[in-house]
Amino acid sequence: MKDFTSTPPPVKHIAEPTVRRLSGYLRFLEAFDVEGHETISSGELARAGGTTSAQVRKDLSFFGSFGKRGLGYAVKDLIASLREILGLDTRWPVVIVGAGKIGAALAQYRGFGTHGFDVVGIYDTDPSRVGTRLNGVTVRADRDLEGDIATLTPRIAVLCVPGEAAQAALDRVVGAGIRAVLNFAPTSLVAPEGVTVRAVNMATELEVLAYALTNESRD
Amino acid sequence: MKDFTSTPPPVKHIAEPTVRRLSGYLRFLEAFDVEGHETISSGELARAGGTTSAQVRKDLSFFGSFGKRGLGYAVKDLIASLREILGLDTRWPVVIVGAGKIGAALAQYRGFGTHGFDVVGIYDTDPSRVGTRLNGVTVRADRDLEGDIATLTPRIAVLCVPGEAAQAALDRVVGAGIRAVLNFAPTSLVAPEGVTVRAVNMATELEVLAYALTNESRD
DNA sequence: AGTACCTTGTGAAGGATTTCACAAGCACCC
DNA sequence: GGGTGCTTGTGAAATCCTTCACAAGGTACT
Ligand SMILES: NC(=O)c1ccc[n+]([C@@H]2O[C@H](COP(=O)([O-])OP(=O)(O)OC[C@H]3O[C@@H](n4cnc5c(N)ncnc54)[C@H](O)[C@@H]3O)[C@@H](O)[C@H]2O)c1
Ligand SMILES: NC(=O)c1ccc[n+]([C@@H]2O[C@H](COP(=O)([O-])OP(=O)(O)OC[C@H]3O[C@@H](n4cnc5c(N)ncnc54)[C@H](O)[C@@H]3O)[C@@H](O)[C@H]2O)c1
Repeated sequence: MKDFTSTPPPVKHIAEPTVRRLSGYLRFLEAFDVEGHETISSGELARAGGTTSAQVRKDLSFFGSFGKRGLGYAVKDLIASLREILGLDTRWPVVIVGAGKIGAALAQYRGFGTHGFDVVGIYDTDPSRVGTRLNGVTVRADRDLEGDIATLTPRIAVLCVPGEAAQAALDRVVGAGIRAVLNFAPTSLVAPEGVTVRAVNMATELEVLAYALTNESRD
Repeated sequence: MKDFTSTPPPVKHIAEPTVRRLSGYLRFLEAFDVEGHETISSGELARAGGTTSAQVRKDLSFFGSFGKRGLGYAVKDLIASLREILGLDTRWPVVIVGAGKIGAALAQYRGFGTHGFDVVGIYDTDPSRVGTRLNGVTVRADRDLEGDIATLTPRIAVLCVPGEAAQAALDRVVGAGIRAVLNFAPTSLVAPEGVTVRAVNMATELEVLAYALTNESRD
């Protein structure tokens, strides 16, 4: 018999590291489910996600109570709960700005779609790129951006333009109503209150590695 | 007259967020230098990096004392100091494993080189990709991986293989002596003690955005 | 029905990081 | 040479995040 139903819980403010870990748990659970497992303990989840079992339980406890004491978590149920928590019980249309090397790679990335995100538009200033097709989506001129955002109502934009163009591109998508942006350009952008900007910065990632290598005298 | 010289400081253990911010400061300073500015205050640096001036000063203070009270920091000197702190006073050879869409995009990414990282090898199992050239580097067969690592002595590997192949690829590069890895596959990997693995996970980034959008009722 | 065993959920403790706030240093001007 | 104004460097306080540790709840087996 079903319980009546997935407690939409209190939830105050959740730390970003927690949200990142939840995403990681979900990723692992999906694979674990495919392998045919029915339940999982916080300990197993922790090992897979590189944390501790207490951390896993604490992370989940912010949103409700999903496990059975003595048994662990029902894999399928936990997947459903995590999807709901993360806002993945609906699909998210996404636009990509910049159809260069990285933009094209992303547009053709299948994992995008399998995680609930649909690329509904991709834009470029370069006339020679406009009109080419990437994974079923035709590259459109950047002047179509605002109109398309109005009609396709994506909520997320991915910026794959050169650093010099990134702030301007951000301003345009924000002006058109976008409130969540993933930025691949290696520049830090300023956005108005209420707009979430996340950056994927290759140089920073490599530099963190370089730092770790030069300071491996830590124990 | 030169001071005698950039204090190689005490330095205990530095938190990762600090290192990330230092990388961000460096990125901004390089642009700021090109614009011809000679000095910068912690406040300006903070605005550019999305933090506070106290945070900037605290971050730097772990490594020494780089500013002049009343004036701020000399841009060129601070750039040099940050490069040294991050281990960027030498160039880093890097190998890329997997010459698919993302691996190819990275291999052709110029920003890689301008930040001190040289792609010295790129490897793929697919015979149809082997032999193609990407930005001056020829794709080689994955069986050449261990030998090349021995002769080219890269210290960093970037994994751009499918999720199923990622752990095996990690094990191979680690076995060949690599101790720092950047993983683009959406799987969390386990590495032996002493090996630093960082992950760039597109799905997680988008999910954090989706979470932010669904919970924008935070003030 | 009772016992043994296992794993969750969670206050409380502990640790880490960020923010505060201010003394000290430096440049510039009168 | 003393005063003014600005900005750094840094202990101390505050906040945030993780880990601990254990009661509570559940299963399985006898
Ligand atoms: N290639 C990589 O692996 C990689 C990795 C990390 C970060 N990046 C960053 O991603 C961004 C793009 O890199 P890339 O390698 O794809 O470069 P690219 O030159 O291949 O692509 C950039 C594309 O953006 C288009 N563009 C320029 N201004 C535009 C605008 N205002 N609106 C729409 N489109 C515009 C250009 O026409 C071009 O097609 C850069 O900021 C780069 O630093 C790239
Ligand atoms: N394309 C993207 O935008 C994107 C974005 C984020 C993450 N990723 C991840 O990056 C990885 C690669 O994605 P992609 O889109 O480039 O896929 P792809 O299929 O285009 O490329 C994968 C390449 O790896 C090669 N390969 C497979 N096993 C290998 C092995 N053991 N050794 C060496 N090479 C091997 C394949 O021959 C292929 O050329 C995947 O894990 C994907 O999830 C891709």
